Amino acid sequence: MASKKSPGRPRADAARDLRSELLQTSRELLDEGGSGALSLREVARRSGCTHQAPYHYFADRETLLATLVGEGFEQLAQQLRAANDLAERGTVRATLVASGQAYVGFALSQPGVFRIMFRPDVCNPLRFGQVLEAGARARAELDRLNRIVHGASANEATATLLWAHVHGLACLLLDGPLGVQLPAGRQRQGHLREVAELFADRVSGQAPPTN
Amino acid sequence: MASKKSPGRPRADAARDLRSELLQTSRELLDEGGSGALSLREVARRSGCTHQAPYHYFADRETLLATLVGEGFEQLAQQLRAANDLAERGTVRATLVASGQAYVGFALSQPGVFRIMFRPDVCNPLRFGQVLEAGARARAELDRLNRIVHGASANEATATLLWAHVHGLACLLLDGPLGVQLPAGRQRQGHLREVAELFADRVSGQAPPTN
DNA sequence: TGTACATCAGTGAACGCGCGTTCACTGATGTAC
DNA sequence: TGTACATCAGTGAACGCGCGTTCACTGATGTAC
Repeated sequence: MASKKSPGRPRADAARDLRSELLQTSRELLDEGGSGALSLREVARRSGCTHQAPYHYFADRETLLATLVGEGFEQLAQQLRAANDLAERGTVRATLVASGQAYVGFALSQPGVFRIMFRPDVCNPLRFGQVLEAGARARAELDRLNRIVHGASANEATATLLWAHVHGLACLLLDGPLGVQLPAGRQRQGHLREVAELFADRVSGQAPPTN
Repeated sequence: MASKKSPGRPRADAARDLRSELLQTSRELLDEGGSGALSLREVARRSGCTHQAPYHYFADRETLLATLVGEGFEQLAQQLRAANDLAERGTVRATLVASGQAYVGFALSQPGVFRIMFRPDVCNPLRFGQVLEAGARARAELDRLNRIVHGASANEATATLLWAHVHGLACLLLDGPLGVQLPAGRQRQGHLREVAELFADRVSGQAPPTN
């Protein structure tokens, strides 16, 4: 389709790729104030165009959100795949740590998008095939990790447990429940690593009892 | 203060306790569509009063949200306390299961409130002392559980891990990441129990390795 | 018992604002012939 | 090389709506004396 010749301007010369800029601005708005803070008008304002320009790239507000969510799942799936591929050469524990870090790292790098990825009331995946497919790819990597970790005893419950573990870690680090404000920067990294180590020990069932 | 005598109508006869009704309606709106779906006007509409009436009970929109969040933390702390009290008579594992169920049970019973309890951008605890205090009480119960489970080796990292575990479980069951739609009703309860058992085994360090 | 007064629990109209979206338009850039 | 035409990438004005909040008001209910 990209090679289809037709009259008119062929390609955005991208001296300024407004579409990408709109998406990036949207991510920032989501990071700052959640989906409620993302209005097409504010996106346009910050991107330095009229409030009508976004309609050239996205049919409506939900389509813009769906684009972000779809790309988010795609990226998450890709990073989980890379981590899981470690299993071919490394230990189960190393794979676990890598996958955990990939998941949490994604959440921390795109908190705004991450928060709406699992909220069908914000972006209904059924309206957008791409979102559904990308989500399934990420889910498949989780199932793969589940089999790597639990082998023959892997089932729905072990998958959910694994998911809960790493998803909970991400939620914690993002929103700091009950005033648990994690330190920023290096201290945070250190704390995260410490927790990730414990996480891997526990999930792989190799930790000594602590009580 | 309740016994202070002053002119005027003494007590709302509560043939219709509008304040409570407004709070309950607000919880329902939060459950349905998140904080973005809660407008004072919609609350009033559903509660069958004019859109001005809520201002008699709540200074503004955020004060209403803060009231819900404060009550939420209060309830959560209370339920965790009851669960932790089991430690005096039961096993560590039984206490863990009870606390986990209390936490997740609360989240499932008040999903809308639960989701905003950890979002300072929706309700800023610093503006509301009551919220801060109730949150601290819940946090204290978590720390107590941490000491029960990990004894002398309890520290910040073990507390975070514990929290991540149960908080992640709650997030999962609420929002069903990646299309993991849990079955409703009895099947869901069964699945939840199965996962909770694994959770308790892992956290108490008594699970046999599964790989 | 009567009456003045204070408060409670709202009502109802109006404000200004930001929003999503529709509509009609414009200039620049490319292709066809 | 010229010109007609199609498309791209927007612009700009306008719409109707729901919102939070302010303001002035009302009737019922209680207390003080």
